[in-house]
Amino acid sequence: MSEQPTIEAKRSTLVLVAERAGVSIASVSRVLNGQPASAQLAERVRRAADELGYVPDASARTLKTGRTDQIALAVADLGNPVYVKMMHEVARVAAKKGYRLVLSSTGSDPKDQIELLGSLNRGFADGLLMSPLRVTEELVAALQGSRIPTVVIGSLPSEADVDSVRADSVAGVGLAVEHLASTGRRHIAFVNGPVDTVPGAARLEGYLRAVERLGLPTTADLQVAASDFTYKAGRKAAARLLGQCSPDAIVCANDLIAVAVLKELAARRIRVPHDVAVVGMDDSEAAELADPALTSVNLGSAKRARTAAKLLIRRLENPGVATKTVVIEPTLSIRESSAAREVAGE
Amino acid sequence: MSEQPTIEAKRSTLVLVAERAGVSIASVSRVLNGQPASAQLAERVRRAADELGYVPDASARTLKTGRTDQIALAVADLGNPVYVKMMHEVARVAAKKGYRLVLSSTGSDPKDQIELLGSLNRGFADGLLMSPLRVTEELVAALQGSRIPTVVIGSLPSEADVDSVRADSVAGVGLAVEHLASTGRRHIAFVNGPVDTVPGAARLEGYLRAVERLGLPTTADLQVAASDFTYKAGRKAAARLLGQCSPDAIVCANDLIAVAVLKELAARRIRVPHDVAVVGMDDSEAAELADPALTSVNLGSAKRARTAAKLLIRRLENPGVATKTVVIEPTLSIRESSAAREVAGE
DNA sequence: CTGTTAGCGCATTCAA
DNA sequence: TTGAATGCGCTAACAG
Repeated sequence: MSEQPTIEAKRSTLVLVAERAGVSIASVSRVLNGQPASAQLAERVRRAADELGYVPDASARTLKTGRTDQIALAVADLGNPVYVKMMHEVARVAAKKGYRLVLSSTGSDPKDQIELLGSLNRGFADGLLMSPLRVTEELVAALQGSRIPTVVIGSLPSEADVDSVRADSVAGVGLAVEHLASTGRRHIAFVNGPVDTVPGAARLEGYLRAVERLGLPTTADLQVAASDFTYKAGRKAAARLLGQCSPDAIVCANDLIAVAVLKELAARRIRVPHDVAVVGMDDSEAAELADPALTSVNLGSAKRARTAAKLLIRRLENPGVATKTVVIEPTLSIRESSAAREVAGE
Repeated sequence: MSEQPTIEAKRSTLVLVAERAGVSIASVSRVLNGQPASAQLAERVRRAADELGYVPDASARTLKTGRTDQIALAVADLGNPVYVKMMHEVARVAAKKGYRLVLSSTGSDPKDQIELLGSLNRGFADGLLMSPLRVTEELVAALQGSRIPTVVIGSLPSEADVDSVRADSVAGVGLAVEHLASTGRRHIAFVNGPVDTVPGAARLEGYLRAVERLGLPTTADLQVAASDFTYKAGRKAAARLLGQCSPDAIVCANDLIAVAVLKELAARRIRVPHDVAVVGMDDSEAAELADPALTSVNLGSAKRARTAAKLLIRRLENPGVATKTVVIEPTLSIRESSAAREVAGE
């Protein structure tokens, strides 16, 4: 009826194409996979395949070759724009290299990740990308022993023999603190996420190191930890912080928390950046959209994701290569929320 | 070494399990699929499988049964939080029903969708969920002729015989306009997205109908269309709008555009909601996080996604059922940005 | 209740 | 260069 291929009552197979072309199925397979064949035969095969609208069957090919052309991405928190961006980048790289992306949502519990690793043995994906919030010994062991190649986006114990790509978030928080100090802020508070997570621990370390290095006050009342890397948890933490101290700058463990801090400040009629400067982390779109626009530490999430995807594909194409750890250096995107006091004000 | 299953040098297969258990592979298959077997045999099989860390192979099973346990989701714009939320919901429903989610990013061009439909013939997924921005006759034809079940999230021509779930965005815009009118706004402007998209067209229609129904002015200078449903495009459109008229309320085609409008208003020192009320659509997290918090039309994106996923799974489990179109009714989430003038002010 | 066997659609080895 | 035949791991039909 349309200009579609002639016959397509049923999915066509190699056999049908072979019959129509009057050749063997082996020849069809070869031609369609670009292996040498006489021009004449190739032409016949291609025409037949075309006419039948032939499309090779993924599972049959997988069963035979062991390759699925799928890579799995395990993301703990789709509510966090950072992970969404990462997913986006991974999808792009994967598609370009001919892989489909299968999404495997897991909780933040390492058990989930380990279980996922096990289910991967079903062979529904050739490789796995994951970004665990919490890392236990068991998880590292499972990662090392995994039959399917895995690349971790995030920090791992240095002895772990696993491909990984991580941000230097200690340095990242350092950038933020130094920036604030250099624009005259002295009482720099820190709203962290959960300290029992890998990023939470690293960011706290970065904060403490930087504040100490610069000789700034580092009392306990300047520090709070949100129960989660979310807006909601951030809002509560912000309220707690502002109830117990009066900082002139606040560094936040991510942009969602920073936006929450902005909101809480606005609710208390504390002006940003005039009274308090605020810096977020991740440099997500939320930072740009915030009012005032949020200065944020760019931890290279997009680049990390792309790098990790490429690392994984590299290993898939070349299983023998030595494991590799890539560290992405942070940069600072300066916006209104941390403008120096002198130029601020209403 | 660890408490892992004993032997796992290689992926184990039915044959290995059968040997170890001293039974036939058919029995192993049956036991593992919960079919009747003597308690004793079942026990032997299960132990052997356990000891070998047996996991059934997905592609082999697929080749045999024709089921992949995967559903594909085609999303045009991962930059839009609405689609992210939908993905999230779909992932949840799919996982609960035992399906994996494979992400198939496409452009907004219907050709992409049609091509995707074709590639689905590879059999890498049992069904498809898609949310096309633009719908052509060709796409509808491809949808109808598709060999794999597809559910559309969005509007389709009424004669299309395809499962779909859509929002009543005409009514949705109506809610927004009525709300604004009822709080005393008279010059209600509209910042749309591209009019050549399905949602763009529907939202414009909703705006025009509502404004007319209420006897409000509906001059051309009160209407602009952003080139895209993005913040950036929204910002430009907002600037254009405010250059050509002075509304006391602005309805926006989505939250990203609404946030852009808020920003543009702030830049011009126009107060919200005192001078101008703003309403967005989608009721995404961005609406809550905006400053002031954004009144937004909830088009039920989460519910649409869940419903669509369930519809698809229903069809997968029961291919014969008649196609169905579900319409989700909109609601309004009222926040600061549209507070009545009397209570507003500084 | 259990075992034997035949393919699912394909890539690939071995012969010709 | 091409064709015939094998088997990837599994489920299901059939036999016993």
